[in-house]
Amino acid sequence: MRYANDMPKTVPMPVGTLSSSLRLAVVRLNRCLRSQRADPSVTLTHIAALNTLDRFGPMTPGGLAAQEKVQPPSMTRVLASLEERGLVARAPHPTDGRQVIVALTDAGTKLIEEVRAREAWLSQRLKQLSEEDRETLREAIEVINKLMET
Amino acid sequence: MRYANDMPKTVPMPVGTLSSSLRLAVVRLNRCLRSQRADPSVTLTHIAALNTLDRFGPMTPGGLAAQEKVQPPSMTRVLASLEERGLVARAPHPTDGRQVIVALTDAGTKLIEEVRAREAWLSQRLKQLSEEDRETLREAIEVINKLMET
DNA sequence: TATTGTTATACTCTATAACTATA
DNA sequence: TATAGTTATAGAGTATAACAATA
Repeated sequence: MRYANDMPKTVPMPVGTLSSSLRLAVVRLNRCLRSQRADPSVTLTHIAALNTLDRFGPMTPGGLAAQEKVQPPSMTRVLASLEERGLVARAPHPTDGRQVIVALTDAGTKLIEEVRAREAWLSQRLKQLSEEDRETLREAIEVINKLMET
Repeated sequence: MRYANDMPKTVPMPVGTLSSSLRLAVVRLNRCLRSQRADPSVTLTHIAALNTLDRFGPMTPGGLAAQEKVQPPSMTRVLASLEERGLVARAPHPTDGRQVIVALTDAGTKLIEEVRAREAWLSQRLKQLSEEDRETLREAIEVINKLMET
């Protein structure tokens, strides 16, 4: 038995099919987001890290890696690139000499605000949706975030 | 003005904030999906391509690249790997000598069915959600697919 | 001349293993 | 001995540019 994406709502789609559909949609949207960036000099990975620092404030590299769902060495590389460009700054942890506190610089804050304002591709498409569709996405984001926490 | 993910529903979140939240959620879920595969011998990119061939049937490499939202040379590499492992087969186009038809082999069909049955990580988490949350995801997948078509 | 697919090449993204410094 | 972070290394993922074959 096969299910298309536009199957009638009265027939509950099994979890296995939902899993496949969700995986495909996420993989493809991720590709679109990577290729359709307004500013090619800042990668999607960089934007995501800057965004998280902006939302949650200064944190350790390990904490940021956990938030971003990557391994610590991957975050080390991202932070090295961001620091080289003056978008983040490292400061020693006040009480633990092993840890480091990473924070956005003024340039980093400015950049993330610019990116948010200009996000051409995705924002344009979101604007073309109905308010109901946007509400569905907002709720789905909460569900996805809940999904990843456990 | 800043918005957290759990902001009250009565205040409409602006499109810019929705855009940022959606981007973060998709990037992170994509990372989880890549790292949490049940069978490490088949990559997420391979699974996605096999899945699309299974759903839509045989198609050209160009058509598959368009469906998967990658450039043709990227799909060439994916197909080379899948063909080497006997999961897909190329056949000449009946009327156009430039084109090629790619189809799942029996081994490819079997593999994608196994993957679907076993999808440990994502399916487990989806099962733990409420039926309402799963319905939200189903609707969001349709919205995302609509978003990418334009 | 336009289209389909491929080859060549390079860069981004991410991981595991091993190392350093501090607790 | 355990933890935080980094370095070294390698593989997956993807793109652009250039090429070959066919329409």
